[in-house]
Amino acid sequence: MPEGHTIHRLALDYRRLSGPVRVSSPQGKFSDAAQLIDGAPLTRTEAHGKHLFLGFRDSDWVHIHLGLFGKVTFGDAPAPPGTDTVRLRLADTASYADLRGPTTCALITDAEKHAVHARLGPDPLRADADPDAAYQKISRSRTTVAALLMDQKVIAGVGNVYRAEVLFRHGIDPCRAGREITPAEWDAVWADLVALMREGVRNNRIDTVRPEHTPEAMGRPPRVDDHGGEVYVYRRAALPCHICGTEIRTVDLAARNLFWCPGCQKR
DNA sequence: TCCTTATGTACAA
DNA sequence: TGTACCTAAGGAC
Repeated sequence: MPEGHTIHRLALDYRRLSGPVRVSSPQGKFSDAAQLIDGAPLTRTEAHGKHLFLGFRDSDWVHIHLGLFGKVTFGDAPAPPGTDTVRLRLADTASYADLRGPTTCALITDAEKHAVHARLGPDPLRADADPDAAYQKISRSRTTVAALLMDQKVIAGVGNVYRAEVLFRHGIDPCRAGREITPAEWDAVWADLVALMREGVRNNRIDTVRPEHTPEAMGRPPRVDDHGGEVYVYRRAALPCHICGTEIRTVDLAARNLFWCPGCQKR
């Protein structure tokens, strides 16, 4: 479930590993690099958008991007035998962490890490984030706001779920151009992303439904959205909107599914 | 057992 | 715009 909140949560969870860390690649694809840092202390962890950085010693970094399929599982020692899908295993005396299916898992330098930060937009989950930097790009763009929110150079960490949900929560038609988004709208969207994504880190899942719209509050039967969180529109195509009852629509946009409510999100 | 799908990105044409 | 890459779960047979 890799949007930005997942990565920031992983940055926190990886800190359970301390002392000298055994680094290996049961699958083999990361073996050479793993050897170089095997036994080194994990000194810090950091996330920017969907990029995760594990810092070893002073200036060695393991750069991880989960892509669509990547997953990390943590467990208590002893670790089970590694399988041919475990790209990276970290283990100390108490626990282990297995990484599978990442798009990226590479040993990089400080300079290479800087380059990654430099090409990413502000991340609502980072203290150093500047929302105006994102609005500078959005307010000058003829591209749809739906596409801009997914562009990691514009804003880092938002994925297909947060995109759909934050646009719904602010009644913004996803087809509006970036240049049509007002400063007040952007301020509200950004503040909302900060709050939603922080909650996502805490709960390790995406919930976006306001208390007054929960099934209990609306006097409807309880529901379970099929991806593990409570949402308004994501993957709810053809189902009635929780608020206005209009059928949620979906369209294939740049190879991703966009969901929105035509009743609540008008131009 | 096979097919589809997925919360992502990069590169080719 | 299409395709490749990485994994696992769920549903259709």
